[in-house]
Amino acid sequence: MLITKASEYAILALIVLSKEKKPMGSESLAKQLSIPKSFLAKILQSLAKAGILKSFKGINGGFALAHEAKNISMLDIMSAVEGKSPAVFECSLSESACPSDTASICSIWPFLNKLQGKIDNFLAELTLADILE
Amino acid sequence: MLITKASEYAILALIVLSKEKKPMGSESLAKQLSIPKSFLAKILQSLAKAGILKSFKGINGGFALAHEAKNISMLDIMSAVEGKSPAVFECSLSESACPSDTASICSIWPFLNKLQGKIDNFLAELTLADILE
DNA sequence: CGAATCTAAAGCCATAATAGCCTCCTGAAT
DNA sequence: ATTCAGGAGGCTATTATGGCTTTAGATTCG
Repeated sequence: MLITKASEYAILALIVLSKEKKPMGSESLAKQLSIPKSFLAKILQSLAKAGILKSFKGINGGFALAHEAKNISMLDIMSAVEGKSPAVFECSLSESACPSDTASICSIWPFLNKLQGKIDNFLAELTLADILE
Repeated sequence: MLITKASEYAILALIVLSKEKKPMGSESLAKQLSIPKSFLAKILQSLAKAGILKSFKGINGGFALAHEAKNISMLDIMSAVEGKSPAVFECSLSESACPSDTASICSIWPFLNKLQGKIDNFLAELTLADILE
């Protein structure tokens, strides 16, 4: 799978939240999206930790966007939820052989690096606002 | 993970194969890339089935590109290896509620569809030749 | 022509990571 | 103090990853 369920649910939740004025609870979010609430709760927590969402406890609490939709990129979302940059191509060669520096034995690393850059760039420029049109 | 290991290995193998004139066996490919040969063998078979690679049995057999690098897109590779279009956002609502047609209850489907289109488009335009520069 | 050999094709099995579920704890508003 | 909702952890199920063995097709050589 190219995009994990966690990222997919994060995007879904952010789309819904972008249309809400007031904080929305994880339970009602999960219900509206028909996705598992326990899993979604963890995802929302990750997004809150990353500063993409603000969280409010207590009565009438819930989650709300911390920034404008145009300032939230797909790269931000995926990095927050998956804990790392997406599409990380790990060199499968031994560490000593793959420092990605000059005269490296690993001749394919530059190509992987280029691909990773292109993907990261695409995801960084694609914001929530682009999807909401 | 955004890109599965299968896709990653497929890309790695295609990069190497794009520089070879003669067919290359799965074992020597796995050795050069330091990746599991059994897993790679399956991936190469998928690529062959999809028409991206040509396979040759017997002595001096192996795999070779079936097309020019500029005609092989990331979308082709991922679709072949993962058996479906990457980034498939499945509607989590009930089937009756999510036909993605007019008057659908599922208000977020159009946005998901748009995102999927953008990702597919990006991957379709990104070819092996782009990475090889 | 037939045997030997090389390599792809295809299956099943083990492990690791993801996806999903449940319970208790913590903090805020009334 | 009570109640509502987020925070945090452990536990199970599903899927992805990797390993192994057998089968089948193609080439070379005797």
